[in-house]
Amino acid sequence: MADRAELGPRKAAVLHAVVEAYVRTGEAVGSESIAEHAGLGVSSATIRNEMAALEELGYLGHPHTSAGRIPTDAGYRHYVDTLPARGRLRDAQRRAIAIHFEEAILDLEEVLKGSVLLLSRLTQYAGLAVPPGASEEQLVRLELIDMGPTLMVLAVGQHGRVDKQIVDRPEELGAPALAAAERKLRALQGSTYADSQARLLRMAAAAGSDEHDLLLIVADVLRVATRGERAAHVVVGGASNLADETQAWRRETLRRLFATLEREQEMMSVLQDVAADDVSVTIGAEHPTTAAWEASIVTAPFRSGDATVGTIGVVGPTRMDYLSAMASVRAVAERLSEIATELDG
Amino acid sequence: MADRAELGPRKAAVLHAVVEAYVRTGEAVGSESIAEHAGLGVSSATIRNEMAALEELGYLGHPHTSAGRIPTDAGYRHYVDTLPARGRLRDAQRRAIAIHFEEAILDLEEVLKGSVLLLSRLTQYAGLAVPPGASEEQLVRLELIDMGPTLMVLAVGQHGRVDKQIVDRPEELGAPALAAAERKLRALQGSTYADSQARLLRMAAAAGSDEHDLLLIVADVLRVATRGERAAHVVVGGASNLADETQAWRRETLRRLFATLEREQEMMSVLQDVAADDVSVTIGAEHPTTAAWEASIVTAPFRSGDATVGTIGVVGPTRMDYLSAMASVRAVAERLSEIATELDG
DNA sequence: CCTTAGCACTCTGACGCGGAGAGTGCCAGT
DNA sequence: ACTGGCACTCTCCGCGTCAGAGTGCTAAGG
Repeated sequence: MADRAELGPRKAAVLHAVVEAYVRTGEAVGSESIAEHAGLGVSSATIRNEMAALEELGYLGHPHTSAGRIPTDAGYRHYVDTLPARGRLRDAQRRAIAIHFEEAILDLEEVLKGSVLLLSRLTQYAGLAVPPGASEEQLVRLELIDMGPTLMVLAVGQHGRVDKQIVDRPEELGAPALAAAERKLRALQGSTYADSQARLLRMAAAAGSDEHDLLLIVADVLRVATRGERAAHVVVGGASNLADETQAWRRETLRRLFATLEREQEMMSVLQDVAADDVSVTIGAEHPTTAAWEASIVTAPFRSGDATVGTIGVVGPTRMDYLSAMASVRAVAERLSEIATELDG
Repeated sequence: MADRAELGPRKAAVLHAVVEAYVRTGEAVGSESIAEHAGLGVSSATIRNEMAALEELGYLGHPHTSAGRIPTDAGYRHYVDTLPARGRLRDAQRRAIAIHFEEAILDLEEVLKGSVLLLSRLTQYAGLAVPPGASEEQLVRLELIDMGPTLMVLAVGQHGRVDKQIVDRPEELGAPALAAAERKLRALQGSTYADSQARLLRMAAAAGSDEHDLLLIVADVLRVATRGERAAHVVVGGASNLADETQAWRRETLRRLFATLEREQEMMSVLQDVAADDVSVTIGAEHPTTAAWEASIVTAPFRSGDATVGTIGVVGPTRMDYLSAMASVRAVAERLSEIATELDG
């Protein structure tokens, strides 16, 4: 893999033109069309030489001897990394975003679901998001609810998250012990999930054996809410866009793609792998999971204040309109950051 | 559309054989293969005559002049309605079901998600379910939570359902008024969602104007939980099975199918339309929505005691192994009924 | 030394053709 | 009422052909 500094300006321009033409048409692009439309002022023969060099360097591929060129993953990567400008949204897109964020914001979870659908409509790919974990959120309720043979642990966060878990009732736990435990839990209301979890662990260590178990269970519910481990959910929306006729996926690839989107656990780990500070792009084989899909992921974190609280983005074919996808993802992530910051303020 | 009593026993047998062969192979089936394998003791010429008659009656179709026959929706319908016996599960399927329902049952919602996935694995189609509404469930908690500029209405049901909604705080509602309202709500704990809703409406009529609005909002949360209207969620699992290579769907049909599966609202109404007492089958154009998919739905209700509380089933191509799908859906619905009844008892 | 015109070459995709195979529909005979 | 026989009709497959697109190379020119 050649260092991209090696690419002269004309080679870069040719690569750029090939990527854009291929993304637009979906067909292998020949030297003639580049010479005519890219405005480089050189003949197709020169373009051919450049293309051959770009192929040698691994940026372009050849379906067969006498077809045009197609970008490789490395080609897309170079294209994305050297994009001269941030993409601009079309007016209709800008308006759609504005309208979407106009309505009163009550529940971040709901906003996120809506935003994922918005992104899928804006880009015609599938939208996805990882909602915030709870660690720095304040608990406004922490309850143990007696459900007969079982108990429900219920935690409500400051910004509207509700986590519940139903657990087996520890042996011999009578109503008085339950009430006593619940009093202790009420004392945690107002502190953050992370703090509460730590305090619960300390309280458990100091408590009698039946209360001990119970407090550990509650701590575990908070742990799950914090890190989103077991109940880890990734919000997916507009996946049907991926089945669109214009996407070149083979049936089997499409099946795998859908299957993975259904497995939240796996999606979560993919999204964590690709996380970055700003808009980030993962192309085809750059990640083992996306390689199996022949797909790319564009994501951006959204923040509350300075802290990253979640991730939102899209999945689409490697032959993706990266400029527009990145612009859409960036715009939506920015609005989400505003909302998250406001809700936290 | 001919009344199916008109079909003689041999025509029925031929139709039966055609459906089974077509479901198995996916290819149009000719008279010869039926004559050989169906054991009717007549020649292919006779089968041909019967097939021509069945086509005339609308049960079979013809991709082109000299291809074999393919069942129409009406053909499948007759086949399903005259199935002589209930399908038997294969041992592996029986075992998978047994294992799945072995673990301790804590949360019906979780069980339902698991059951949908189980069904999708058993049948290789997509599983789907409508979870129980709450109307006859008892409220164990009904709370108003102060979240600063907003309020959260939180309802917890006897069997572990949790419904929340964040609403704008009515103007001028101070902490004392909130506490007063919450005391009233506590009085509802122990009665059913349906009763509580009715009582709330009466209380609202009697209350002062600021409390009035608040109580109506709470009543509405219960209404939504009861009927599952807005937050209506349909559990879908294993949708990726539908993208399997062996399914003959065109790309566009597949896209529509996925798109509808994402729209919970619409799925809900489809499932309500096809609801029945026992296992029910909706084939292709029998329902406008499934017609657009060229798909069939097999569902069965599950009950708590005598009352139907939810629905579970599968969606697959019209060329579906109905016998096996019906057996799987029936078996899972029965186990769910046991669990629901037990949780209610 | 870089660029370009020219040209031979290669590969795909569309088209048409013909034969094999599958299956039908119908008729006449039992 | 059933069946054997048969002509007929389609599809599917392999084949050869042809046009078109695009390449790679070479030799000439700035």
